Amino acid sequence: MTKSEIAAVLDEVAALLELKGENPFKIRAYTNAARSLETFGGNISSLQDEEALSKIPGIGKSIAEKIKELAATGSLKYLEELRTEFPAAILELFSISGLGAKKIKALYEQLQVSSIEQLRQACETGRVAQLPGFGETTQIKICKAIEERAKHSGYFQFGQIAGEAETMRSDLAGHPDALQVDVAGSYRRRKEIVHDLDLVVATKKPEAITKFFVAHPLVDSIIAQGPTKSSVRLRSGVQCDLRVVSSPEYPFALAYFTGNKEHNIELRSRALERGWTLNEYRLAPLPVDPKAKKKRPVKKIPKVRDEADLYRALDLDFIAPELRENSGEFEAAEKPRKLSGLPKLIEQENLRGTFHCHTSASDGHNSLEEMAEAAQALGLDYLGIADHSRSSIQAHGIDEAQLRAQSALIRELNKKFDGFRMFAGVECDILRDGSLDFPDNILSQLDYVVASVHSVFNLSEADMTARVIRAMENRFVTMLAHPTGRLLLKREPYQIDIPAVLDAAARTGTWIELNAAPKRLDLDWRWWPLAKQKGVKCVINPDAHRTERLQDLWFGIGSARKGWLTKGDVVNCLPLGKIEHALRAKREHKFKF
DNA sequence: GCCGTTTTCGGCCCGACTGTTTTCAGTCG
Repeated sequence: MTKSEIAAVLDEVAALLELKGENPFKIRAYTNAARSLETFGGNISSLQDEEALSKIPGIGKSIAEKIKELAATGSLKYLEELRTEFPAAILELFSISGLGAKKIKALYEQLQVSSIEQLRQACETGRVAQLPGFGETTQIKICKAIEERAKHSGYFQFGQIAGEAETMRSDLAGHPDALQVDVAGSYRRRKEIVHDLDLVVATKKPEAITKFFVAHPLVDSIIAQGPTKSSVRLRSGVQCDLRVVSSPEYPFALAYFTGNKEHNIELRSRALERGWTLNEYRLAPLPVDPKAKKKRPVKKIPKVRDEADLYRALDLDFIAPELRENSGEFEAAEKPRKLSGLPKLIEQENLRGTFHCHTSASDGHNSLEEMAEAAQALGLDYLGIADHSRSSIQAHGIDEAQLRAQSALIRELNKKFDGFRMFAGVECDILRDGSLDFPDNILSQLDYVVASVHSVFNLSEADMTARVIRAMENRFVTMLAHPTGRLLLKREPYQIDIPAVLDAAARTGTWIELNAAPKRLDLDWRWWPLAKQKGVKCVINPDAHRTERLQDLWFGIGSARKGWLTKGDVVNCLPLGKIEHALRAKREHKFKF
């Protein structure tokens, strides 16, 4: 079982315990453990290693035992027992917004409702409104929520809602009464999947801002509206929350609503250690507890004008929003800067060029010239073209002759450019057995080779890993593209041992792609600290199939920053002069088997 | 169930909004 499957089991345990009405802190322990496993589990080599597991914060003896059982047997007795107490479909009711454990329990016990379909019927016949604690309005809201759920999952790729997010941000920023505006939440942290948008606005006229917000043309319906908080659903279906605060409150609100939750809890506990309490509005002295045996040392509360002041008050360096996942950023931020604490994260302007772009020669939509022009307009100094190879029939993969013709054309174009260069490459399919779609004598003619898997996704983990590693051992392979093949919210990654792939990358000098297309963002940011530790280089590629999609590099930068990457970790931050040398280096790399 | 220079027992973040209530429980983030 994978980490995320085990995390899902822990979440299910939590949901079932909630339905049973168990101790809320016990329930939270399970959800905490699930989140913690997702964030910290990357460094655990075996999920059967109970001792290593219980070192993960939030995982103790009992949950470590359960994880071990899951990893070893693929099932969990404790969960099986819990499941017998409720019908299987009841858990889907948690996906109806507005329904929590208490209401679901009431619906089940009093109306025998245990699926969304049964709930819909119960609403339509008016039985829900008659339950104590429910009413006509609640019944209507449940009906609406069921409809809403049918329309979309409630989860969005970052790229799907970035347009709306930026429009809302800039329109609010243009309002004369808005003093400061940010999109906070997982959007600000650049999470690959976003559930909702959180806007924070500082103003002296909260009513004016709220009114403007709920009446915005992008708003489809209003979910809630109060003096400081409003929620709406936007056209795309994404929920968008607005928090309105005063200017002095703004840094606290921005930090609070940026999260993530675990990061906030750590911030709060650091405030508590200093005798303060932190909430979304301010740092304040803790109320004096008459029962306290000893007096807490109370530090004077410093003035906080922005987020950096807040972190400083808690004796921390400023933590970039992308790193706020409670996965080591506090340890790094509290070290003196010289002891290699927080990295200086990569910025968009550090990128000098990119590889892995397509043209109309395969399944792209623009010519070489158009792609080159678009790259230059973005301020890039070089652009690599890597169209699909012949086996990718679905993507109109090109054959040897077409590849030669394209390379010749690129050489011609290069004569015309001033301070800009195109590189001739190919996105070469890794065939089932790990061999490549073109022979070495073809690959050796190119400036570089992108290798990737586009077929036979269903191999075992061992076979897929061996297949990919064999491809990386070809000296002409420069980089491995989208290493897990995932399509966010659409297709699971194929089974592959990423630590083994990273070891192979380190050994062979193969670059690993961070595919910047928002549907991929592959390799996932969670792996990059490990990659970096092994000395593996990252290359950020847009996998652009048309000129506008070159801008997807922006999404890649967000993910790279989440992965703690710096300019030095990403090869396409090298200037033109140095990248040419770097491209040749792999071919001259001496294998150490 | 987890955690610990204040603790091995007794805490565990907390505020906003809604709806169903006559003062608050449930949900959400």
